[in-house]
Amino acid sequence: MTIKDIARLCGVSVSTVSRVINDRPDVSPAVRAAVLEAVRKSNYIPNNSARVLVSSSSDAVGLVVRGLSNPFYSDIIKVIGRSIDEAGYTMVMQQIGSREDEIQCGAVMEREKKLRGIVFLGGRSDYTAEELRPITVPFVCCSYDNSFGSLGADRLSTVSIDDGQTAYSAVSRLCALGHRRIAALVSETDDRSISELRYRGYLRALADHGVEPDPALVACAGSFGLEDAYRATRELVAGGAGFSAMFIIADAMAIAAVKALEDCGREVPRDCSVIAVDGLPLSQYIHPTLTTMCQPSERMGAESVRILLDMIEGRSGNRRLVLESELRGGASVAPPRGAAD
Amino acid sequence: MTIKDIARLCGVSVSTVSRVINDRPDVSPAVRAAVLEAVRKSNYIPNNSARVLVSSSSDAVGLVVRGLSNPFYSDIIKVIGRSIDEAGYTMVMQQIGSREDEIQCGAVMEREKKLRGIVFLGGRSDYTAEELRPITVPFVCCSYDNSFGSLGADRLSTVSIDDGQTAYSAVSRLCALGHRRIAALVSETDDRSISELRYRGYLRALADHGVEPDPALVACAGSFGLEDAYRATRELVAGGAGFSAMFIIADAMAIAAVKALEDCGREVPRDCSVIAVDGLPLSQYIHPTLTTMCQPSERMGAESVRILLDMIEGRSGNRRLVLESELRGGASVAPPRGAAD
DNA sequence: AACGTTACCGGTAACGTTGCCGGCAACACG
DNA sequence: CGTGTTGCCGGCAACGTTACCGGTAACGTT
Repeated sequence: MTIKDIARLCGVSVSTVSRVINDRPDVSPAVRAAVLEAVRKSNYIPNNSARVLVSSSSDAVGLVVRGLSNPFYSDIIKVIGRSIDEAGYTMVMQQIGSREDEIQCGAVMEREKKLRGIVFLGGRSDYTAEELRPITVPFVCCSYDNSFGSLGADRLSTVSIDDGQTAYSAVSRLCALGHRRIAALVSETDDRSISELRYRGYLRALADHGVEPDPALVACAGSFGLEDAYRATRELVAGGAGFSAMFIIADAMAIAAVKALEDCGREVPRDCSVIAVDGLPLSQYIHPTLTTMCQPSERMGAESVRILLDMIEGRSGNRRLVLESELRGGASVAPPRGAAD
Repeated sequence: MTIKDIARLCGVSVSTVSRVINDRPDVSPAVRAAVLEAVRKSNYIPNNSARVLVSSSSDAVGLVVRGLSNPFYSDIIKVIGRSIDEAGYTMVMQQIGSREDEIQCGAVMEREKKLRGIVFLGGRSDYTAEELRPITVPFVCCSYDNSFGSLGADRLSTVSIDDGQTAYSAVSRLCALGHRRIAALVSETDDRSISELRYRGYLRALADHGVEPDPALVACAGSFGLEDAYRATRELVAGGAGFSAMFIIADAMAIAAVKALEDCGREVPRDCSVIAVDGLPLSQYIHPTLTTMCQPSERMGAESVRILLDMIEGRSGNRRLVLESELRGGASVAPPRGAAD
């Protein structure tokens, strides 16, 4: 079934059929109806390749995700997929490992698959204009917070919470309860990662509450994985530097950390409070329920796609959107033992 | 940069360039090297749309996943994505809701995106030849167990554990410890769902151990979601029918169920043992660690793609692969209280 | 009455690639 | 020497669609 068959069926030219299909003017209502009817009952589907070939622009939108294993991304991907689909585009997902460069990956995909736009999920949080050069289509960085500066800002679109401020709020909460020895569990030491952003918020909160930061209280897991977080926490405890609370950059890591603490004989929150960032639905169902800073994951996904499509379809330029995070109280935080009430 | 430009650059015809690019014979080594060199340093990428148009077969493989929220699928999707990618194909993911039909969805995708093959993940476990008619490309059902019969079996490929047997093993384990009042938490009552398969395994185990099944002990959550599982479990407890153990068809549901039990004042495993199916990495990190039947998720994903590609590339016909599941002991199972040791 | 305007429609050249056919050497065989 | 056979290469049509140009009829406008 091709456009030519439909044309023959209706006794019109292929041009006219093309016009009808693409909702263009210059077609009489009668002919339009007839063509539409023929299309319907022969369930003809336009050949996308031919369209792309002649117009040299496809309906594909790329999703480059770093760290698919992070459960926080599941919800976002779900919403992104659905949004892209509803808008009539096709999602092409690509996952990359920790050692690959997302910009490079995006650039290759853009050319190979003729992408109209790209959503980058997870990973680094800032790029220079030079780094962005290989990307020529609109793109949006989801769950990024480019607060390091405005490098490449004239092309960058971001949707995220304020990672630094969110971490600051979490740690401040611990300080307000009287905690002074607050450990941090981070993932990488990469200079521009989300981990780093949240770590800086942690440091700032300590400073504002007059607490001297102690390098011995910072554990680096190397990834967002459960195993690494578990091991890093055990090492932290074994290190001997005392602490009464932990700030953890991700819920998943916090779940592993809680187990590590308990395996070391420390009960949460009696012996050690735990606060994290993400707000996974799951973290309300574990014991103890996790106190965590909730990210509006669904909104993040939806807004990312909205901004991207606005750019693709020329409705607007690049934008930066910072959404609110919100404390969800759980049972994993308490005042330090022996705190004077 | 088109194939014509490369041809001009090398002083050969487009046909020859096409032959080189597609690794076909009838090209002298000298010319081949020259073309390859020109391709390399002009970093030319063949126009996929033109290729697809003329050969009417793309490099796209569809992934139709039902219930993306199920964390068990995360790992599988990760492996599937990577495998498809490594084989030089492109993955196009589509998620469907509980009320949509995956076959219909696959059929539409197949035509719109010119798919070479489809991986169906999650959902129903059996189709008739008639239902399969709209699908004309090779496909494989991952995490399905078509044990209801061999409807459409001449076209069906499946990769899964033996769901019935796995559930049977889990429940038998509870019976062996002395449990007689064993509740079940399932998701849907759909006649051909995975939930149903596991439920039948549960019934069979009860029968083989001389335990009379009690309909009051079967809770239906309606989905794999945490909320539904939590609510269903609370209702089960509120129902008043006593039980000393629960069999739960998915780890994620079990996590919610454990919380529900504890919120009702029942400690796991002291007052109620819990055993589940899936083997999420996460379930080793919660308290109590979950006793569960592990599915080899990575292998399932990898084998699904392998079988699919074998069919696409004509190396073999449809196949059925049943992988072993394996009990992972946790702290959520114990003998019933007052059991005579 | 002549001319411009509008509404509608058809023909055709592209888009970049591959498949098929044919051609031209060089070589082997009888 | 004639007749295949093989290795290598170029020309050309086709894939299905859209953009562009041109054409016709009907309807105003001066």
